[in-house]
Amino acid sequence: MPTSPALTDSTSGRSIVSVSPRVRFAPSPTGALHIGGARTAVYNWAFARATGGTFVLRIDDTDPERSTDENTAQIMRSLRWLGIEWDEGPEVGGDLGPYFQTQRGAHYARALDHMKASGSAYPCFCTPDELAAKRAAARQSDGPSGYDRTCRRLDPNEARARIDAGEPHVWRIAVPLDRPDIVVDDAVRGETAFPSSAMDDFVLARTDGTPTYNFATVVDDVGMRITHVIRGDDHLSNTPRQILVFEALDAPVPRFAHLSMIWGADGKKLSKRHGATSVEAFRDEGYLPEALLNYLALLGWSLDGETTIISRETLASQFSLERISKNPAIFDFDKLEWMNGAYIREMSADALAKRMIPWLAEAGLATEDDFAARPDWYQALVPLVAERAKRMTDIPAMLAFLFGETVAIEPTAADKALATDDARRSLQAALEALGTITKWEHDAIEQTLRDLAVTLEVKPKVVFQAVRVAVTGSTVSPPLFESLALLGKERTIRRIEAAL
RNA sequence: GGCCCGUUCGUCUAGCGGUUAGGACACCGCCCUCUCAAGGCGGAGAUCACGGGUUCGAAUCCCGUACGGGCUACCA
Repeated sequence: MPTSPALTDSTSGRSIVSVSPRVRFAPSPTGALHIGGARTAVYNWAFARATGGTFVLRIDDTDPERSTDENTAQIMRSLRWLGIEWDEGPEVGGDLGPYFQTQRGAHYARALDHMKASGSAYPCFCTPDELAAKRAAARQSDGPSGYDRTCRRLDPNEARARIDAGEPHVWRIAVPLDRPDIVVDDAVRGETAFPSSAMDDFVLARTDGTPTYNFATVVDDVGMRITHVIRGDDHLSNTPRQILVFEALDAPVPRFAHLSMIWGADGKKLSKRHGATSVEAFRDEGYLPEALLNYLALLGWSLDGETTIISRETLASQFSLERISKNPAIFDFDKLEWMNGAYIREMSADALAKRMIPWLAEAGLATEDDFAARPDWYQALVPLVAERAKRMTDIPAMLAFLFGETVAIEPTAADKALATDDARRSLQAALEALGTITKWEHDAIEQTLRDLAVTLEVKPKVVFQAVRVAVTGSTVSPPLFESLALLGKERTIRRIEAAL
């Protein structure tokens, strides 16, 4: 039997000596890490960091049908992308492993032996068909449904004989008959009581010997000395069952914190219909990990009710269970996008330049080699997009006109800004005036074009828009003079010629 | 059916017996301005799900109701 390092009060089972918290994130590798799981991971991680505790990653891969190594790899990749590092778990090791449930069979067997010996587990020979019939019958009557404990009344000798004879059986927990309400001490919801009479003798070990979720998770939480279980709301109703297992194992019951679900805009469970749901999908759509982390942290938790931009460091030092909210949250893509833009704006030119290269490369505009050859030019690009981009995926389109010799002019843009006489005069004059500039830089370009407008007696806007459309192909672009400076004199001139 | 949980602007939230119910996103207006943004200023938007209590006083405490959600598997 694994034991806890904490001294525990023999009556309450509560720790009476404070130990540093140990929390775990235990995803099932049956799919990609989605937004709900990621938020659970963030909270566990932040809590561990803020309390000086330990964050354990455990892979709950007991479902052989749906669990895959690729999913496990993707989950770990997603966590690391978010900047969430685990202190114990796959690839980093730890003293209380293994950290895959499929490798912990010996632990489950030992725990089950302990329960058999103490009489808190008993074999059940009822067949699936019989159980289905019992369930159907129970549903007709009013009382609580659940297993009717037929095999619990079996004579122990008979049970042993049937096991020896090789009869298929599962092992069920023997729920104490006279137990008072099971009270879940939840950091988010307070104390909630469940009548123990509503707990049926659920299965601990299947016919094939493998543990069920409610059993395995408790054995592991005990074995890994987990002090705080922070997980989704959907587990709240299972918690009293698990508490029964903790007690049967003579182990201290951890503190719980159940997080409400995350919904889509229609109040339904978040699904692909609502857009991206996996962490990698958000990554691919141009969201920054620090922005997603911040947004996720705020989806059900608040620092002070005022602050919205919260750094990783602040989160890791200020996070607390007390400030988790009880209500389900609807995922607001608009707010995430705003937040992502805020992070893009805050980034240093050097950092953003480096980070936008892969996106430019993917769009076929830039290459790592080109970046290495002229980093200054790329850094100068940053101010053009930093204030405008909401996601990294916005950037290539904003800068595309700076790459390549020519540019295709949008027909509607041409109609709007090039079709008038004033526009054509402006463009013609700009061509000549710009050609005379010897020092091709922002101020000179601006002065030249402004003077031009005065000379032609047209509004500066007319000149600017005409040049903008001729050079960038669109009525919407980054600031004009910076753009021309970065584009270079030759290409600017050629494009104006082409537009005339 | 049984057992649990939840309900404050459209959305995320603050609030933990006495507040003009605060902030953020989104929205609207003005300013700035070479377009688009960003930024600044301002606005609209919440009878705190509903009904009863308790209290001098309730968004805050208690009890119901309604509506959502979860669990009730040899799934996690």
